[in-house]
This record gives sequence, C-alpha cells and structure tokens, in this order.
Amino acid sequence: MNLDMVRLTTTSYVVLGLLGLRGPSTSYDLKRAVGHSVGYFWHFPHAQLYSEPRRLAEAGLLDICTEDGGRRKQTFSLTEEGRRALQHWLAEPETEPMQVRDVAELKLFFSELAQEGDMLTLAQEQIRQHTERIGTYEEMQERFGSVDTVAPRLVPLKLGLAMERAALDFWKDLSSELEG
Amino acid sequence: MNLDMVRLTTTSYVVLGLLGLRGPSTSYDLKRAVGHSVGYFWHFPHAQLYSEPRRLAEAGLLDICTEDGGRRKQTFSLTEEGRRALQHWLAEPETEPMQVRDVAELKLFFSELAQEGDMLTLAQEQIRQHTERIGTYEEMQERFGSVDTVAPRLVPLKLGLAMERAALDFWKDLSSELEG
DNA sequence: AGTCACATAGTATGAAACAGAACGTATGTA
DNA sequence: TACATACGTTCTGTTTCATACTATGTGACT
Repeated sequence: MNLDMVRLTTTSYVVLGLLGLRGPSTSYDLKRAVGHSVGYFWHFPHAQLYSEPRRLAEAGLLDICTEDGGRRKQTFSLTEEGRRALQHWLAEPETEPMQVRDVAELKLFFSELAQEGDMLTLAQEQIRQHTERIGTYEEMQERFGSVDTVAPRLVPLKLGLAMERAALDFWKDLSSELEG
Repeated sequence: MNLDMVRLTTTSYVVLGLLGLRGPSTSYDLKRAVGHSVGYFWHFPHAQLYSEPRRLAEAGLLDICTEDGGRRKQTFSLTEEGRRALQHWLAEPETEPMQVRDVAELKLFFSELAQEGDMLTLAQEQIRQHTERIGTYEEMQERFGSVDTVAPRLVPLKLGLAMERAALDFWKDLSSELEG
C-alpha cells in the first residue's frame, strides 16, 4: 500500500525475518522466539514486537488475521511484498559496520582517573562474565546442534563465540599484566 | 544539588570522563576529542555533547563558566561531586554485558530465506569492511603509540582490534566454506 | 467452589538516544 | 564587498528502550 511512508529499520527486518522462518505468528510467539534465538545476539524489548508488526501491516508487508476468542489475538504473516522486502534486504551486502558497546571498555579508556586496583577488579569481573557467556553459547551449540534447529541458525552463534573468546583473552592478558 | 533527580547514563560518564582527562572544556572541545579517541569505539552524536553537560551541571556535577565574547561559549569542568561520581563508576566492576550489534550477523541468521549466493557476497563485503577497519586501528596505534597520547588510552583499542580480527577470521572461514 | 500461583498476552508511558538539518558567527581571501 | 569555509550550537522529529501495568487463562491444591 503506502510502502514509501514507512521507513524500514533493522527491527522491521527482524520481524519480517522471524515471520519468514516461523510462518504466521502472534507477537507473543515472536517474543518467545526472540528469547531463545536471535535474542542472544540482538537485543530488543518485547514492546516493539507488538508495535512493529502493526506498522509493517500498515505498509502492506504483513497480513493480520484477527482471531476473536477470549483474547484479542492477532496472527501476522508475510505478504508477497513483505517477502520481497526481506529478500531485497538479505541480498544487500553493504551494511552498517559492526558495533561493539562495552561499558567495561569505556571504563578502561578512563582508567587514568581510576583508583589503584579498580582495573584489576574490573578485568576479573569481565573474565567471569565472558567465561559464563561462552559456557552458555557452547551449551546452546550442543543442545541445538544435533536436535531440532536448522544448522544455518547456529552459524551466527559461532561469530558470537569468537567475539566472546577474543574479549576473554584480552581481559586475561590485561589481568595478568596488572597483577604481574 | 538535586543529584537524585538525574539518572546518570553511560553518556553522562563519557562526558564526566572526558572532562576528567582533558580538564575544563567546551562542548566543541569534547566533540573533537570524541572524534579522535573514544569515538572510535563508542559512537554518539554530537548533539548530546551539548545537552548532556547542561543536565550534569543541573545535578551539580559540573561547573559552568560562561565566557561572554562574540559567541556565547560555555566551559565545563568537574566539581568535586562530579569527580566522586566518576570515580565511583570506575570502581564498580559489574557492568552491563558487552553488546555486539552487527546487521551482517543478523542477515546470516536469516540466511535460509536468502537467495543463492547472497551470503557469499555478504561475507566478501564483510571481509572488506573488517580489513579496512583493522588498517585504521593499526595506523592509530602506530601514530599515537609513540607520540602524544598516554598509553592507557590505547589499551581499549587493542580490544577493538582483537574483536575485529575475530570477526574477520569468521567471515574468511565462512567465505571459503561457501566457495569450496 | 474458591483462591493462589503462574504462565500467557498485550498496553502505556516517558525518558534517552539518534540522525541530520538548520542556524549563526568569525576569518580569510579574491 | 562578497563569498567560501571552518567553527560552534541548536532544533526537530523519530526510534529505541526500559519498565511498570493491565488483564486473561490454567492447573493445583484445599
């Protein structure tokens, strides 16, 4: 419909993509799906999973099917146009550069202003956090690796793991430098 | 003053931190400072460097010194309270977990919906982007390593580099898998 | 039957972040 | 004097985000 009125953001494509992978879903379905898949490496709050599909529907990229039962429940599905938009996005290799947001990194940048010992404590805590995350990721790889999920969906997890490992190594080095 | 009225965000601490490192500065000074330092690994738009100091001043964390000349120009500096807030933040090792936002990673997650060849093109473009960034970072390390900047400020750059290298390796592997 | 806990499902609200355009001021130079 | 350019600041409208709140269904225990 009025496609040109709606700006598609990354959030939009996450919604389109999830609907593509899962087929028709309600917002709540999406919310749960995010929770145990894409949510591990791309955060967003569930409220957007309610507002965004409506926006996309207005743009003609989604169909809404309203079930009237006890709860007003809406199931969304991709229209042809929606699928095209998604594929167009996937085919576009130029993307915004990867962004890392790490408050610990920031603190390190300002370390000159910190007290003796602060950075060592920071490093140790980071080691703990990254180790824990690596554990979670590895567990996921095992759990899903053989069973129910399709292999391609695990590939980005590998990148996440690699990043976490790089960070872990960094903080370990730093920590032993500070101790030594 | 009314410290409890203002929520301090990461943005706040970047401002406090920069003022700590540089001493009294105008918003414009901060803007330039961000441009060639912390800006490389922590993005934010310059408009915030005008609004945030005012917020902080209201909270009593900064002093404002207004020079009246041709331009109304305000120089900000840390108050004792500001310095304390900063040090308190630096001393706090628990931080939000590192977040990676990479649209390419997302696209990869949805690769099942993509056309033949899309992911190879994507991987190649990512290789290009990450290689370029690594170049920039390495150049910065050399440029600042010996000359004017203090060593601690280069440390976070090392983390950035490590992350970029991890990403580059990942995409290289993927690319050769897709080709092979 | 009552009520408790719990998972499900959706909405509301406001603050913060963000992009980017627009605006204004000084300085040099042709 | 006119113009280009760098400097410095503000404004505007979205987008994002966190969080709290509302409400509905279900099963379990009493």
